[in-house]
Amino acid sequence: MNPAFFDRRAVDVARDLIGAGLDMAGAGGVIVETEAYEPDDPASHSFRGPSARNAVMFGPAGHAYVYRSYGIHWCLNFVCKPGSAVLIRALHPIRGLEEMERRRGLADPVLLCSGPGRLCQALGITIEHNGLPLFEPPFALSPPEAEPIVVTGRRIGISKVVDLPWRFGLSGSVHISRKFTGKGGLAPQDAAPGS
DNA sequence: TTTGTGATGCACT
DNA sequence: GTGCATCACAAAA
Repeated sequence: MNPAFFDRRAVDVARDLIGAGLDMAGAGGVIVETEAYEPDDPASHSFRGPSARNAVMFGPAGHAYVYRSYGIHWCLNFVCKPGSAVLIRALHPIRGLEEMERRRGLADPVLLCSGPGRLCQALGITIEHNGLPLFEPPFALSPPEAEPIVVTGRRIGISKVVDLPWRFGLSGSVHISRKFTGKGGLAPQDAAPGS
């Protein structure tokens, strides 16, 4: 997991991030759900060009783009090629469980990191992390240990270009934010044993 | 199980 | 003023 890994199309990076490890200061787990946002993508924050909020998306690849969602939550993205990024939507929590449970105020492992807002709350990610490189603390990324079975589907919560299959998930994982129906995507979500 | 809604900040028209 | 890359909880079915 080096700068070159991120300096590609967000769609490719998003797919390859499934199964990768993500930790923040010792708390985290395995990435099980992502979404890709491209420069010419009306659903992307970068679509209308650089602004104060999305400036990081136009900076170097391999940095964190954090923004406030619905005035309440934070969402974490990994910057890829200029104007593109991958939204990290869900983790399979593994390390630092007590810390994450404390931040979330609940102990259910399924609800701990299954959503972009939940994941940021569990890992303690805020706007303070916006623009930070992913190659040094508090971030710690690690490549997938085995070749994961990846399913695709429609992105969640957007109103434009809703049909693109740019959401990726680990097949069979119970830690994803919503099921992959197979409609906009392909494989059934219960194709592999749970994770 | 599905649908509805309040909370709450800020970018953009 | 409008619309969000969301979440939790209530109510309906």
